[in-house]
Amino acid sequence: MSWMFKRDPVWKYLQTVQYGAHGNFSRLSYPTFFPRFEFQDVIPPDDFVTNDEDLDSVLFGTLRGHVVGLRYYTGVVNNNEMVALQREPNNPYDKNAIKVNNVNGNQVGHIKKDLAAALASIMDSKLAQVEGVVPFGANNAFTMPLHMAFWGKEENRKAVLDHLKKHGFKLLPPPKTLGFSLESGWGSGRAGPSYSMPVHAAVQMTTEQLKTEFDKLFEDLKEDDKTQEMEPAEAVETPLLPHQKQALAWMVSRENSKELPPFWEQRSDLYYNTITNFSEKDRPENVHGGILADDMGLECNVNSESVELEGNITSEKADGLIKEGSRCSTEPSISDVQEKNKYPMSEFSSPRPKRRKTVDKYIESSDSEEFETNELPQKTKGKLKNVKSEAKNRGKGSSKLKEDPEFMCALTSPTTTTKKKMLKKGASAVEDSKKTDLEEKPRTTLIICPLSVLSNWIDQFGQHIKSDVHLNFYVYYGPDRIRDPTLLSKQDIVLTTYNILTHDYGTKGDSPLHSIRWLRVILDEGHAIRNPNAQQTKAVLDLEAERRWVLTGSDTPEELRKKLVRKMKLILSSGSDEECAICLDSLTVPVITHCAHVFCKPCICQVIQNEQPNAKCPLCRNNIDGSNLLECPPEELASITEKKTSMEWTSSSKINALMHALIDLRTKNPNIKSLVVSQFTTFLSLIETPLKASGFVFTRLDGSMSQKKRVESIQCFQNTEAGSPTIMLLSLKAGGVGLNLSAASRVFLMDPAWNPAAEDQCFDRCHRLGQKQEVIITKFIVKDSVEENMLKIQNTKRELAAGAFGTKKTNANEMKQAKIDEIKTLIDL
DNA sequence: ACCGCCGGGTGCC
DNA sequence: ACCGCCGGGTGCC
Repeated sequence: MSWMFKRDPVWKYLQTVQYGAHGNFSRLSYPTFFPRFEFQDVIPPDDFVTNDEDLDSVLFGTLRGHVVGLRYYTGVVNNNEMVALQREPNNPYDKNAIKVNNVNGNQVGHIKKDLAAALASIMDSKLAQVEGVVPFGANNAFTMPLHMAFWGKEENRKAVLDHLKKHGFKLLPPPKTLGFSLESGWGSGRAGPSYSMPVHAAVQMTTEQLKTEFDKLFEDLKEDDKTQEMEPAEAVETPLLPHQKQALAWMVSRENSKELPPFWEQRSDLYYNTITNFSEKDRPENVHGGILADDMGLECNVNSESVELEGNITSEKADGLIKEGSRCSTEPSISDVQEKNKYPMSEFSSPRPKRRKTVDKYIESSDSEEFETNELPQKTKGKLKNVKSEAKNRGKGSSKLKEDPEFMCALTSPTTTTKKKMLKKGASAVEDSKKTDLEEKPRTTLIICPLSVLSNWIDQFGQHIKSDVHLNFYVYYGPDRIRDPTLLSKQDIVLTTYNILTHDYGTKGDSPLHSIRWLRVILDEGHAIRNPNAQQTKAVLDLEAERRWVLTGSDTPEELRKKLVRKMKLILSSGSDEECAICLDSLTVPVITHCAHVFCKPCICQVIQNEQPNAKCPLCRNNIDGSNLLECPPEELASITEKKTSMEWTSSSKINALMHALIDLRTKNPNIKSLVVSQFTTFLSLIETPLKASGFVFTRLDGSMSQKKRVESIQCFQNTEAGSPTIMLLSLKAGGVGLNLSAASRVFLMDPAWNPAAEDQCFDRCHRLGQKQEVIITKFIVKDSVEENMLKIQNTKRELAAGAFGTKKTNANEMKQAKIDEIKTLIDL
């Protein structure tokens, strides 16, 4: 039963941000609201997703109570908004006190004391986790209703129920069914309201909304006047190319943006967050900046320097440009990256068409203790000229880096695309508002990059900036790095690496990186910091579970080896784009570690060598050892890669053939309509791209579409007016028998079906009453392949089927023989 | 009346 | 709070 009630991770996050990840209140003081760099975006708390407690938590039931004392607090909520319940054991009036906070961390009120008396010990003992939502009455002046859901381990259910009973409370059982309509909200009386819907209604955006928001974000980019250029500060010696000047103008304009952050809008006298339903009187702080991404790291670097100079050095230009000392930056989320691919994200990207990845680059960037143990320069301060030569001496191959085809730097990007991020930002706002007035205006830019790029930055500054310009900067790296926020915040620039960032975050003492208010944060090579947890925001759980599976039990070495190899095979063969987390390229000579992570052999060996004697897995930080790496047996590897490439090759050549046929057809008669049929919707999706590129108007029909969409699609296709679609991408199994696609007179079958009847049905759909033209069917069959043999089978089957209506009946023996022939044909005997 | 009832004062924990 | 609760005023019908 309980499988239905998956806890929304937002809850976990709300708990985390409000109580501290480990129940430790000092965790609250992490970098605050928008203005600060949110390190959590790079390194979410480990226990956010993969917590054992969450995995086996079940919903015990729900309870209705009240929030009281509203008039004493400023925190407000909206109907259906979630709230956090926080124990307040030191409350002088009641040791059982439980605060109710909104997502922003502002107190709304308290749980009424009789209920608090019952809840306090449950919360303290962690027998259950209690989640709250204010279903309605959010505008009440004195008290408001509170809907609570109790989650915990099955074995604790009874204790919780008994305890509540002792205090006179009884949980409503979880609803029997989960309604999927929004109407089944709080009002529906029977069998208890649908628990999850109001919550989701409150915090989750529909795909449409999300798209709209994204469109808005990217409209801003597009609207930006591309012709606007900006001259760099005088200190920049390297002349900027036009697109770099555009980028500079854009970055400066982004830094001075006056717009509301994404997902916020003004409603009368309140500012309203469309994701959390949270609203507040105070205007949320501006989000400045954006993501500047291109294929050419060098150019981006120069630009960042230019902005740096605009902000920090040349007063005649910088004056008034950098007004606000508050910036934040986040790693582009996965969805950002996806969006980036969808939209021409950067107006300044280099025309270089293909992304090229190099293995070498990331071998070097396997940021590690190597740097520390070698005592490479930890502190580099003063004239850049000196720094430059020092960097060169290190021989870190900066020239190679300059050829680096990939570069991404993020300037204060508003990538608040997920609700958890919104919550997080919200929760820290209070802290921020407290501090803002007390702190001095920040002046320091933090640059975070992979280790291999560190020297590049130093080098770049030296090359492009006049040597008589003094930029104070500090390389925050190495065992002796000075963790003094005062020192750091006096610099113009602090350079550090992602690993240091991660490392510091985990340490007990407050990391200066996390407490300093930065002028801006630049994430360099941001794509390199792929958080293993963030990849496939469910897959994480699977992976964790699998890894445990691999490590579980007392296997013999041979058993372990077999398991690991099997796991590696699984990873390699499943992967649409399985990449090595070190080089980010496809896996070459894949090896698996004992912690069940797969890397390229050269990549991981380099890491191990760099980090010896205590090398750790780049993904999970478990100890790894060169002698423990398992290679994929060559015969396995061959079969896997062969399968993959032949598949790809087949697909692409079929698409080529199809495109030729379609273009040919269009030339001969542009009015002819075609069905392109496949049983694989993913394959249909692949076809969309070249269709668009060749200017075809097309429509699509597959099983995933709503009835309404299907009707629209069909009507659209059947329409014969000029400009109507000439092609329909049709999923073989979509639609009922009655489907009429008689506008089509050509059918392209992209994959042979085992059952020719399905294809015939497809043919029938266009060969209907009203069909005036001859219907021509084209099948794409790969020569000398299984497909070709399947074609033979189909013909045999058709003959058999025809025979069934003929004179003699097919008996069991004949059927059997037919089957055998079928298989023989297939395997070419 | 060691009650009930009324109506004013009052209001988180 | 257009409530509940408290405690003072009050007391047949």
